[in-house]
Amino acid sequence: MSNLSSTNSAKLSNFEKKVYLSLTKVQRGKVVTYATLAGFPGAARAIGNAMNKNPFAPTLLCHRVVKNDGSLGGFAHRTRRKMELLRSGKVFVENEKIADFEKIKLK
DNA sequence: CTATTGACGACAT
DNA sequence: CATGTCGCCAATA
Repeated sequence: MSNLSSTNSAKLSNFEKKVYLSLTKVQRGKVVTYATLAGFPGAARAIGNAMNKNPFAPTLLCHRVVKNDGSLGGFAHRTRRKMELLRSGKVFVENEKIADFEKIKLK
């Protein structure tokens, strides 16, 4: 890998690489769903695993990944934190859901 | 190679 | 609209 984290030895699978790479394309103020990030339907769960292992902790913005229904989903460090991070990126959360989800999510 | 698991999704109740 | 069930995929034991 070239662009991703430098503090990584990378023994990542093709799938993982693709996911992390796509994640770097998520602009500030936008979010993406697990399913969409996967690139094909059904792999949403696998994405969660990828994020959970997440080798590039702060480097890779894993907090911009949310569920398809607009809820935050899970997070390795607590959902509160995730919301804070999102708010910092101009992504606001209301009632446990992403505000204007349909407008800011990437397809 | 099989079984288990998990930051999910769609559908039925 | 809230919960429950079953199905998906990839990684790990």
